[in-house]
Amino acid sequence: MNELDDCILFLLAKAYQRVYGNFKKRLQPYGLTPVQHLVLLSLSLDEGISPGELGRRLILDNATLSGILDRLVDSEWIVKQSSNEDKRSLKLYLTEKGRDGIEVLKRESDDANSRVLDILGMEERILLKRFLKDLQQ
Amino acid sequence: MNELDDCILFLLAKAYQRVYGNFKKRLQPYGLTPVQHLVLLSLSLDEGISPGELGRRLILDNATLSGILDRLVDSEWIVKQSSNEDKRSLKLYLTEKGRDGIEVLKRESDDANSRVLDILGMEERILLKRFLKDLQQ
DNA sequence: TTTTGATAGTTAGCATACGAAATAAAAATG
DNA sequence: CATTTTTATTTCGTATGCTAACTATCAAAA
Repeated sequence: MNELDDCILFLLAKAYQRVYGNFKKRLQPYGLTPVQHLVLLSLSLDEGISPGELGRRLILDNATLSGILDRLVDSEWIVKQSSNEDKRSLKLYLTEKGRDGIEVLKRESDDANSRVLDILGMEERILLKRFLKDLQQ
Repeated sequence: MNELDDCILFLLAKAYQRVYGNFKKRLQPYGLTPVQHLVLLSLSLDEGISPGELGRRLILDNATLSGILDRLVDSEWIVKQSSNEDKRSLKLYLTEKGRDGIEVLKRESDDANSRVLDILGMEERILLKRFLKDLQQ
C-alpha cells in the first residue's frame, strides 16, 4: 500500500486533477477553462451580480476572480458595467455570445459530470457529494 | 439547492482548496508548501530516485516537478546528483536538514490528515478514500 | 464636517499545474 | 558506426489560487 494513498491531500489533489483535465478537454472547443465555465454558469443564474458576490458563491478570492473576469471580458463572454448605486462596485452581464452559448455549455457540463461519475453507483455519488461538502465545511 | 453543488468539479475544487489551506497553514513554520511536503515524504521512502520516477508516483508533470525540486534545493531540503549510469538522469537525496526534519514532518502530516477527516466517521473515511481513488482511475 | 474605518476591486509576487517546444544523452536501427 | 528514435529534464506560455499592498468609495463617528 502506497503511503500517499493515505493522505487525503494527495487523494483530493489527484481526483481534482483528473476531473479538471476531463472538463478542460471538453471545454477547449469553446475556448473556456473549467473555472471560467463555472463562472459563466453561476453568472447566468444571476446577471448583474457583482464580482464580490460571485466570488462568495464560487468561493473564489477577489484577486483570483479579477483575472478570470478580465479574460472572460477579453474573449467577449461577459461585460463589466460600473454600478450607479455604489461606484466601487461592478455589475456583470453575459454578452450575446455568452447568452447564446450558455445552454450548450450547460449540456456539456452535465455530460462531463455524468461521464466522471459513471464509475460510481447512485448511492455512492450521493455519498461522495456529501463527503466533499463536509470537507469544505 | 445551489446548482454548483451538483457539479463534481466544483465540489472537488472546493474540498481540495480547503484541505490544501489547512496543510498550508500547518506547514508554514517549516517553510514548506503542501506539495513540497508530499515530494519530501515520497522522496524519503526512496532516496536516489529520479525526478521522472518521482513525478510518476506523485502524478506530477515533469515540468511542474522541475520547479518544485528547484525550490526544495534552494531551501536546502534536498540535493540533486547527476547519475553515473545514465547521464540524462538525476538522483535526488535528502540533505541533513531533510533527514532531520522528515519525522516531524510525518507527524505533522498525519495530524493534519486526522484533523481534516475527523468530521467523518471511520467507515466514511474508507469510503471517501475509495471514491477518490476511483475518480482518479 | 472631517476623520476614521470598512468595503470593492485591482495589482504584484509567489507556488502550483499543464501542454508544447527545446536540449541533451542514451538506445535502437540500418 | 552513423542516423534515427526514444528518454530525461528544462524552459516557456497560460491559468488558477493565495497573501499583501494599494486606490477609490462609502458610511459612521467624533
